[in-house]
Amino acid sequence: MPELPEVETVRRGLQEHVVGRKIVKVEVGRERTVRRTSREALIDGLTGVQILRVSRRGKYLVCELDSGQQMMIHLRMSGRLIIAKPNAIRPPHAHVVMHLARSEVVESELWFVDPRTFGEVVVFDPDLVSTQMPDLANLGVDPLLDEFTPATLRELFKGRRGNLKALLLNQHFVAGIGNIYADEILHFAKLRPDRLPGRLSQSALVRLHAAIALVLNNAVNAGGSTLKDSQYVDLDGQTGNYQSQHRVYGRAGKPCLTCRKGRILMTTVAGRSTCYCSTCQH
DNA sequence: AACTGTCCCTGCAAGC
DNA sequence: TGCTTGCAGGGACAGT
Repeated sequence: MPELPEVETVRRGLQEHVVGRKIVKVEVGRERTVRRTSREALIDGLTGVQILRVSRRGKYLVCELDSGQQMMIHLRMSGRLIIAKPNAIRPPHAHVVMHLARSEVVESELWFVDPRTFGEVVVFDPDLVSTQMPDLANLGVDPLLDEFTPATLRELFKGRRGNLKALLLNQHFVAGIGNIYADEILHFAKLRPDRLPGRLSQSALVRLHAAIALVLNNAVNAGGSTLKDSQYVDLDGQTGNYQSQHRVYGRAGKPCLTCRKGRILMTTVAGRSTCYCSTCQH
């Protein structure tokens, strides 16, 4: 599933293949993908517009357009962005297609492919982000882009009631961590997912902070994780490589690779399947 | 206010 | 083999 490392890999692909191009034509198949506004709003907002810059906030991709508006793309569960040759045969579920030109010559197509249709594409006015895009406006700190220190964590943990994993998954707290990397981060930090955030020692906070940065950076460097069911690929259709470094996710019942004593357990925490080692996580 | 549970949707895999 | 069922999950929303 696309989380911060996968979205960052896609952002880099967009930087290479899409920035500086002009969108000359837009096709919208399934309207659910543009549900926040409408098919007409997306086509009107993108046609004839040049893409100037691509940034990322948590799992959100934001493209600056020369019209002054911005395009937000969220991949959610099964969304993919694929760069293709003009008139190439499209896979099923290519809900949005943008025809890209450089120097007025149509050069490529950008496909938004999304079988489970949770993803979305929307054009919005950045001055109205707080009302039009409240989810984007209320995102927490990005652990790679913003100033993010153990002190930041300490401050954010104050007065929190839920468990540690629920907090890591909360996008208003730290933006970009999903179910897979939450489990990997907690394992690396040697902390149980059901720990209470407010009661962590200073050394545990430092470990957690380091684990967040390390796991996410390593995953970005590996191009993200591709799982059997998610079919995640980058803009060029390449799979990620971080799944080979997973120590707990998808390894329930197998021996722990870190302590080599315990077995990986699977439970439900914060309503999500959760894998951890009860021998080395406390 | 802050937390938990349910829903959206499709493809895949397990089980009969 | 071929069907049915359950599961996966990000975030909005409703309920507590």
